[in-house]
Amino acid sequence: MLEFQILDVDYIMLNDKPVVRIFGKTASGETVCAFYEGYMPYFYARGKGVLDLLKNEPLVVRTEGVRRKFVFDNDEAKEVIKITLRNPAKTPELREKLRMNGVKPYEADILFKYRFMNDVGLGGLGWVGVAENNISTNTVKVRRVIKADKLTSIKRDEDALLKYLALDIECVPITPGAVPEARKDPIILISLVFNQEYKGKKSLVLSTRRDQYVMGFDDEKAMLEELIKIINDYDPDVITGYNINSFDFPYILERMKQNNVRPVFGRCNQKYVVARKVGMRYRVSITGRIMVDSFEIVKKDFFLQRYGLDFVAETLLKEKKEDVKHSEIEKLWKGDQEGFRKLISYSRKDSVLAMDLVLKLNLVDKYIALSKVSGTLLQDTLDSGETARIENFLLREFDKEGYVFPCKPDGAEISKREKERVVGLKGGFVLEPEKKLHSNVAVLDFASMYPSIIQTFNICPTTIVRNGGSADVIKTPSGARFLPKETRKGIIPKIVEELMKNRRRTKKKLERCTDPGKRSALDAEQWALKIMANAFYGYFGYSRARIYDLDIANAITTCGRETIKKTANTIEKDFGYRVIYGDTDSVFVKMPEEDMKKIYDIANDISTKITKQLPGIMELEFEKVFKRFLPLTKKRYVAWRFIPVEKEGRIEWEEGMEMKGIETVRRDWCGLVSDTMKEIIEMILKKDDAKGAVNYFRDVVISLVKGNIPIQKLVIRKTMTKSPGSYVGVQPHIELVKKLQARNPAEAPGIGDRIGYVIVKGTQLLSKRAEDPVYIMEKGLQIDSHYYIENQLLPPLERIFRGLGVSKPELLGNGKQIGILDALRNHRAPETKPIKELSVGEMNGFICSKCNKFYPRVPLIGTCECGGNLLFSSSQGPAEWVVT
DNA sequence: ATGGTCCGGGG
DNA sequence: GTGTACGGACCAT
Repeated sequence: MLEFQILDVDYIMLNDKPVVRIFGKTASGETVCAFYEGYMPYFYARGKGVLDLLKNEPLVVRTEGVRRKFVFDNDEAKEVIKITLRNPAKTPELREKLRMNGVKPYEADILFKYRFMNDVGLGGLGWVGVAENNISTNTVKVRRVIKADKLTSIKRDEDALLKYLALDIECVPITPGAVPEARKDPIILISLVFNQEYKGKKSLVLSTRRDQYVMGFDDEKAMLEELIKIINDYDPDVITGYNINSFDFPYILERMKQNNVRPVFGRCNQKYVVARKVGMRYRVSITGRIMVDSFEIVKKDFFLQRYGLDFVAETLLKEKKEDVKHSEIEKLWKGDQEGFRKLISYSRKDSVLAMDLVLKLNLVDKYIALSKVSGTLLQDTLDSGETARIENFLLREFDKEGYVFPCKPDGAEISKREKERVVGLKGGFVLEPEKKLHSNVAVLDFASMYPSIIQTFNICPTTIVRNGGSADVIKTPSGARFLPKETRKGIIPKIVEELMKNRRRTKKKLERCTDPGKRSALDAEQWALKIMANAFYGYFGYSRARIYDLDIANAITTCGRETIKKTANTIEKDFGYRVIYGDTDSVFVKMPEEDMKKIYDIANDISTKITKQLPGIMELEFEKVFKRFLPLTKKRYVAWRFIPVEKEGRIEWEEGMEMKGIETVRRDWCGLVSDTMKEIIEMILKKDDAKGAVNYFRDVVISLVKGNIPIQKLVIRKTMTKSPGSYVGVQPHIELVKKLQARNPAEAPGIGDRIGYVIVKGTQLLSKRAEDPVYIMEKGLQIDSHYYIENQLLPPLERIFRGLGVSKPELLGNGKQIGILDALRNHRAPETKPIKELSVGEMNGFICSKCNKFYPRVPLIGTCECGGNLLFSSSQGPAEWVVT
């Protein structure tokens, strides 16, 4: 018996019959492909004259009457026709023909590979056992090809060791200065990085220019052919890169087409690698391998200001990227050897970073876990959303219970649902918060509220009672009624229960596990189980769902609304505490105590007692304490948070800041805004010093007006996506590029470059006053402090201060006394001082400009105790700013 | 408020 | 491949 883990599944037609192929890897790292013959595509149909319609249909192998249940049909099995056909690809044709004739098809849009996997009991990244019946074929590129008569699903937790390849290309336009187009502009450089050494190498760079550091080629065609050879030879399971799905691979494939190179580098020798355009993006599929785009995952899993590789590598990996602007590539390529070598190392580094992102941050772990829970193939888990996972999962469960699964809704149905949803779907209950700064707030919340509700009230499309008055039903507050589980347990509640049970088990395992690699996988697993359990509620209210039902979606949310209202009420009436805020599944309770231990006891007492009164498995838990809590509006607040963690029987508190619905980082804000916001929020919350926060804000304003803020903190970045001439409106970064072109055409930014600009003082239109930071320093220009105050700092900060009851005039010191802005109006900012450059390495702390007190780190208040501004300090004394 | 358009990442 | 699948910010009616 040979056991392997499933990486990919597809099928081919052989002698007019489908053959399913399961690609995978053994624990020892051997590649395997199992061929399975004799499995035929089928679906179901119900309606008048089905059999007559199919009588002389050549696509059909056979029809048979079977008894199946229907999702909203109260468990009553009815006759339905099971249609088996010859070719999976012909299913849509037959399906539409039936629809035209008023026949309703079921399960007629399930991908053949998933139909097969679900019937046989296999799933993405699951393990499978086959008898070692080796055959020989040159159609697939794997170590062992097996003809499988029987496939046995095996329960096994570990993962086969995967081989990774990271890739990055560089290309240069034929027309100088243009943006490269795959149709005509060649690839000049390809860098490859291997996680397992390839011919003794960790990386490799191919190029059509010769150099001792690259593998050189006479032309692009020869280079592309070698690329294919290397991929096939190294044989990676995963191919990664930064934005490879939307850039590198579509580009490579187009170049191969132009050069008449056949793109065959998957594990099937007959199938070309293709990039399908889907919406504005591309999706690349390579048989037997998995494409992992580290850019797409980082964008989904991390919230960052920007997603350029340079920024991402620096924030996530603390690694620097080679500094080469897009518009420079052409010059380096055509220039001297030194420049070319810079290009080589730039490209190599990009691949290294793409690989590091995936491996050091365990980017794939979550998706592996989701695949295992839902059964979807890893590639599909990476490419598609929640719906695909849920539906694949549900199809299996409903099939097992003897139900037929509905087809996807058509366009008309979707838009009908979208309209009714707007008015018909109720969300969670949100209490209007008392808008002021609160202290000592205990946050209690319901553990997995919606999954608990589904189980408690047995909410399911298979248990909903629509009409007729069975006396024995569960009534939910929305009016929807469900059979009690004693009568019949619903499929969804059963699934949710199973998922939650598994999650508890996994969390226990995680507690005991010390191996860091396994911990990461276990943590991903418990996360995936939670995600899946929580996804059902949203699914029934999603307009593209196969099982869509607003009554069910509303039954769930209404139960939640009632529960939270009742809970808040009980806490106020029976326990005598004030509930100052609540949202969907949480209540925020004002504590009459300062002492954390006492708060802990009170909050736990409340939650235990309320849990006892709650129906079913609903459970209220004490989650955390907000030492300070500042609500701005519904769903938006900042808080200083303490989470209790039990350690050896003692309670320790994990301290941190929490912000909900507050943008602290935004692409079009400069660094000063996020810095100031962070500082001010901390002063308000941690020091309870609203006055100090106002003063701090005023200090920033004054520094700004005096020209004391480092220019780097004022830089706003935007990308030039097309030539400056083709912009219709005036935009700051484009106006700056025009100026830079006039000053020095050779050094000016090109299309695709990110342009950092600062707004300077002047009478012209705002956009015309965008200036290059370096130029500002050289010429000693004055920045437009008014712009930075009104358009950058004030909009977000005013919202926060309003929460404290501080109005904008008060903030700026207008009012009785003379406002700071008025006082400064005639103050001429000094010319920017000459720069003293300082590298991070030389910097050893901060020093007060007034009293010379030294600080290794910036104190919380942001200024010296004496109120003086802090400067960077080095062994050579204080410096204006740090150049990194 | 609601709806269409632009843009991101990559070179 | 029995599939159609951004999403947020910004601007204009």
